[in-house]
Amino acid sequence: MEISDTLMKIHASAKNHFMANGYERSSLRKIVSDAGFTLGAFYGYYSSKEELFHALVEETASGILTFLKETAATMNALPDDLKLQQMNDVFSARMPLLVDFLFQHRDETYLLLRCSDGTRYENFLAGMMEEDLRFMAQAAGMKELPLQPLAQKLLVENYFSLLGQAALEGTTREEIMKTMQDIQSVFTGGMVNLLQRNNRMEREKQE
Amino acid sequence: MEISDTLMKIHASAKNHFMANGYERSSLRKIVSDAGFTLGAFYGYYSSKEELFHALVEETASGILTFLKETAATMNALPDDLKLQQMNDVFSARMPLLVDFLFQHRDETYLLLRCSDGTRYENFLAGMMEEDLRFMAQAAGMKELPLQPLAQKLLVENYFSLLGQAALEGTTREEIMKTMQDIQSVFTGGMVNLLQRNNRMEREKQE
Amino acid sequence: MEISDTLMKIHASAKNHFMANGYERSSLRKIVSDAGFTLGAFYGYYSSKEELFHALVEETASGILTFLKETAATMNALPDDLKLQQMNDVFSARMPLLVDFLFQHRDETYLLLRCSDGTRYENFLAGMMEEDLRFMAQAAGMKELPLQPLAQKLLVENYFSLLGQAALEGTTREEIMKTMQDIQSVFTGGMVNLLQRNNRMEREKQE
Amino acid sequence: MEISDTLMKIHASAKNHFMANGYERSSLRKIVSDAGFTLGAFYGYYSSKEELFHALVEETASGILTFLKETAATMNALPDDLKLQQMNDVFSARMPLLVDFLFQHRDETYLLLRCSDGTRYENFLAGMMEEDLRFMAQAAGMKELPLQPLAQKLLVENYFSLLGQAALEGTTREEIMKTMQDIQSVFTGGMVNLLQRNNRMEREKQE
DNA sequence: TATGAATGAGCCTTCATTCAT
DNA sequence: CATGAATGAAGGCTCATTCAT
Repeated sequence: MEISDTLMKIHASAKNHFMANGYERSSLRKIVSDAGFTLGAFYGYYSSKEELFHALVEETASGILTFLKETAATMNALPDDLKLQQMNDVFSARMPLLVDFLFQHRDETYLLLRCSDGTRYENFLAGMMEEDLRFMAQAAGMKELPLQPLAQKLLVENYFSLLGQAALEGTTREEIMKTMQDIQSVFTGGMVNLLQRNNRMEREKQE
Repeated sequence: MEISDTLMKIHASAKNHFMANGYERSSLRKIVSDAGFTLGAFYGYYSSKEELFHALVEETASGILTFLKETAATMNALPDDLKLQQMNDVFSARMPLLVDFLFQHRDETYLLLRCSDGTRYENFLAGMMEEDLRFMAQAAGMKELPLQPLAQKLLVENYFSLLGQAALEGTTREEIMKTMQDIQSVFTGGMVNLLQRNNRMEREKQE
Repeated sequence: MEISDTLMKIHASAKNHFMANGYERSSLRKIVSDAGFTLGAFYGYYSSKEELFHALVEETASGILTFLKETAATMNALPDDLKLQQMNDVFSARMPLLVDFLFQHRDETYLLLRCSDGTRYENFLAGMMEEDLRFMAQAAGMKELPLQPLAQKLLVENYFSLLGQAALEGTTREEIMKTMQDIQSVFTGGMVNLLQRNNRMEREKQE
Repeated sequence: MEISDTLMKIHASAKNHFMANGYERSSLRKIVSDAGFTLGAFYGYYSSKEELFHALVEETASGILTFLKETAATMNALPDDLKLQQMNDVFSARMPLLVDFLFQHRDETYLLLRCSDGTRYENFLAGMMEEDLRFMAQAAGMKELPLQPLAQKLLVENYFSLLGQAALEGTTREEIMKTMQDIQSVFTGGMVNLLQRNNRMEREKQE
């Protein structure tokens, strides 16, 4: 698992190019020559351009996936009637872990979320969302949330997206954590507000 | 501003290709030949591929920008001490106009938001946001909102992003409107919740 | 079906290269630049190197296949008990047609038989043989020919191969025809000889 | 002439690759790494890819050439007036030796005949033929054989070619020998038949 | 002897663009 | 207005070979 000097240079150059222009618009030739080598040298390490991207991003991607799986497992372990209520707590408790992870892998997260068009990761985020939404819908029936299905989907997607953006754009761990807490407050507060409004409306209907 | 038959066909084909594969992955040759013409014909109308994209999207883009400018103007016209309080009302009142506009220009909005990589529009949304945020920050100082600046920025950005996504993914005007109302409820409810929590905390501090 | 001047030049150059070095060893760049053009020009006519080879050879290949199908049909029309006896006559009668055809398409035949490695035609000859052998075996049971199966297979294959070589290496139609008659004489004479020897041996056994 | 263990492994791997894909389509890097080494090791033994092929095939090639030279010498030793008549006997007598040799060097023969494109051996067979034909023509004048020179050339070439194919495709020495006898019977039988036909025709002319 | 890093020329293909007609 | 031919740069990739260690 040693990473040679050459490889480090190529990785660094690749990061620069991918982050600046995205995967597809980055020329492998330029990446490698900016690292001080020729194309032939590159193919001694990887057998395709995509493999290079994969190598840069693999660890981070699987870290995120692992985190989500663990989170899902934790939730599944909750008693059925408490699932919905406690889901939020679980999220709140685990979120900092994710943020820390993302913060420590900022470049890679950026690659994953913003520069992966044309690679196998191009739907990484969307894929995660979908799975997550399926889980949440399945776990709780979601009957209590008086949201348009579309609104619900968009909000969940964007909650995650915000998480990623915060980790990407914040400059200190501190800032990101506070930011995420704010965001979380807004979202959960908003949900609570919605439930209350709804209850009020239903009561009025009955009277 | 007459649009010849030829041009209409080219536009239609271009839309298909750009929407399916994005700007860069679409071959001009294929666009034009699918329209029933040859490349030479195309260059009689436009002098580059990017100009074609521009033509498809221009009207919608400037429509959105105009909408935002008008919104800003409306807000600027509010008395300074009411700005923050009423901003939300202004937004609520004007939002349906924007949604309608986007809904009526769905294809172009989609091009703008999802298929513009490689064109001058690739940062269209981000650019708008930035301007908008500058305005809001400047207009109200934002002192009262106990949010991290980053959280604030991200939330505003995402609010708009959600709007665009709703207009894109909803199937009827009705659905989109309801979706947007839900989203708006969550966001403003979340804000209110945040303010209350904050007040509570400050009171506790004083005691 | 008009063939432009450009295409003629490219075809001519391609023939030269393919015939001299085979398909794979011929560089498309060189082919095209020897024709006086650039690679881009080429791809206006064909969409791959293989398509170029195909274009050069297609007519000849399908001509040969058609000939063989017709020959098979003619033989199939013979009464079952005469098949084997008359097969030779049918071959003798039709062979000049094939030789004429090959002679008129010598370059293409050469491409097909000697320069097609790496194209879909690389097993053209072998494929024809196989079909042909299947037909002959099926048609007549082949019981009368006291040959090793391997010998039989090799002889038939080589009979055809000789035919192709004759058409390729002969310089006049006359020469090729006489050559083929000679070859035919040797092969059929050899077969007759073999049958007689066999009959003698069987008779001796019985006595 | 010691062959190190390393070299044996490389040879074995090279055989596999060359026989499966031909000389040119085989990557030296793959050959060597399949043998468990790296390219550097290879270049300690040979200074080029072609030299490797040469090493694999050299002995067999020179064995065949030697065989042919000896055969020629044997024939040359015959009294001039018997040359043509006895040539066939000499061939018949010596042919099994060749077949045995080829059978014992099947892989190498296969390399030589089927996988040598791109090496100095790519015309090995054709070259041998040419020499051989020159000898036969010179030795006997060939006046008596009423064959087109082209037919004669092709038949001889093909006779040898059949020999090689038989040795390659047969599975037992037995089968190959019988196959060759059959082939020989057909060829010589064919020749005899031709001579008789010719004699008849000449007699008829005289009458 | 063997490694492993690196080269450089070559391959086929794609594409936006130009231009004479 | 439209065609069709052609360009030239760029793209990802393969490979035999070299060389310091």
